[in-house]
Amino acid sequence: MALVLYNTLTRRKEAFEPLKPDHVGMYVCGPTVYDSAHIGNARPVIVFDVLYRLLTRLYPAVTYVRNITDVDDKINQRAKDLGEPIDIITARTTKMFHDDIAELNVLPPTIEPRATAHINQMIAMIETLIAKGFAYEAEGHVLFSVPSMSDYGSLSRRSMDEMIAGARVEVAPYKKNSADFVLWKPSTPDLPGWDSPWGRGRPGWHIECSAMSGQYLGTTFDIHGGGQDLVFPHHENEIAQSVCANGAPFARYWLHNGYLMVEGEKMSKSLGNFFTVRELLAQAPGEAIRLCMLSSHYHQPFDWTAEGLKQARATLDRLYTALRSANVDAEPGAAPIEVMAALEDDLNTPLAIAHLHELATALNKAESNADKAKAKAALLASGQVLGVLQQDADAWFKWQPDGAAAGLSDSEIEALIQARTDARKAKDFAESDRIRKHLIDLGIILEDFPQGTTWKRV
RNA sequence: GGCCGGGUGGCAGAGUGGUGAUGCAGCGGACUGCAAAUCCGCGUACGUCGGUUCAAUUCCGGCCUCGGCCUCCA
Repeated sequence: MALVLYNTLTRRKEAFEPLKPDHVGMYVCGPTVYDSAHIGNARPVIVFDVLYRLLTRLYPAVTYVRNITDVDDKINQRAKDLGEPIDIITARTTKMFHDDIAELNVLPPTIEPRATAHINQMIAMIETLIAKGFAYEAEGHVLFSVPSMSDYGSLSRRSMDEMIAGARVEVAPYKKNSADFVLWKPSTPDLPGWDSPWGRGRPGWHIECSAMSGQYLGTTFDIHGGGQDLVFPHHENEIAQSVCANGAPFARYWLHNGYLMVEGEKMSKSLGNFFTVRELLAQAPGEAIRLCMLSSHYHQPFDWTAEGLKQARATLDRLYTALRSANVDAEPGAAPIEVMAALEDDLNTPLAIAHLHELATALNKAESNADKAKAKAALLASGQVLGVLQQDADAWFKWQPDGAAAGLSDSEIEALIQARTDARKAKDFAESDRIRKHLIDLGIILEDFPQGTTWKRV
């Protein structure tokens, strides 16, 4: 089995062959740090985290770059609205982002470059583009000249005519062509700015990714990922900048995750159907949010629903139940072939999850300790590739939201269970059922096993 | 208008030119003091109309329908 990926460039699945057979390079567009991460931001972070985990199992070395965009007009606006310094906002939002996605079991990328630390590289790239005739200066701006690139639009499959016809905004007077886009723009004294050959200014939106991917992965690299909404204009423009500046191909495989909907409707602030990761973490464990996201194929639109989240929790309940019931030690080794095969087929996470269920059934049916250990190891290893099932099962079942209107403490629950066990031994089933009913009313479900009684919060 | 994706059983959601997805829900059974969990069994699913084929949910075409993008957006 070999890795196959759907490449937006060719609109088909292709066998993945890295430039260097022993070292894969991947770049994924990270967040603009002006506001809390929402589930739409979380999807690519989770999806490409799975791809990263998969790649590290298939290749000796993987460099995964995910940037932080900390210079942007949305950030400037936020600073103005809040009356706070920009660096305070970006530092705080970055910290929140890291905290949130850690709850989602997302591994840190190899390198997480910040845009503001790479202004010099951006300026150098812009100078090259001007020198090569792909960009021009106008009224303190530097613009990329779209007509100067013959095959502009190849990723999003748009022609120049379409883009001109489709222009919805007023074209800035300094643009030679309405499709031209900004590489550098002037800053007023109240805005962040850096000295440049074109005066004090700040970079346009797209140039940072070209500059940083080039620095850390080289001019031509393997995989570039992001949300489908970035295909045009962001990724199209990244390609234009990098290809024209470097005179070399840019990313070889382009991967895009589908859009996120909420309860069947497009997620948007005006509809109010907008969840931040933090809000969801108050409702469900991060692991359930993660599994929920992975329960449909990354390329499909994903409909986020309360029911879906509930099902993801139920799935993890089932899997952790199997792990908890198997009283054997097991060290996860390599993930089973069928799970790897599913993931290697363009990251078919729903199929991989189906295999998780089959592994759990096998574990539940295993009788000898050897069989149990084997099945448990397979399930744990599979969970590892997907980034789930890595915590202690008891911890999973005891989860409750932070600052939950504190119900019974763990020790109070265990005391009641002991009382019930004593009643059962005395055949006082009226009393034991009364205790069980009492706990159910408090959201605690008991399960009796030969080895003893376990409990879980619902 | 241009360009993209979709329409699978009650629900979610893979996949395939010809027997099984998987899970949840439901029904029956085993187990249990009773439950829960677990195991076993149970479902005339592939928008529509045509075409190709020995055979189509799967390939091709028309139609209906849903959603997205077209320089704010993961």
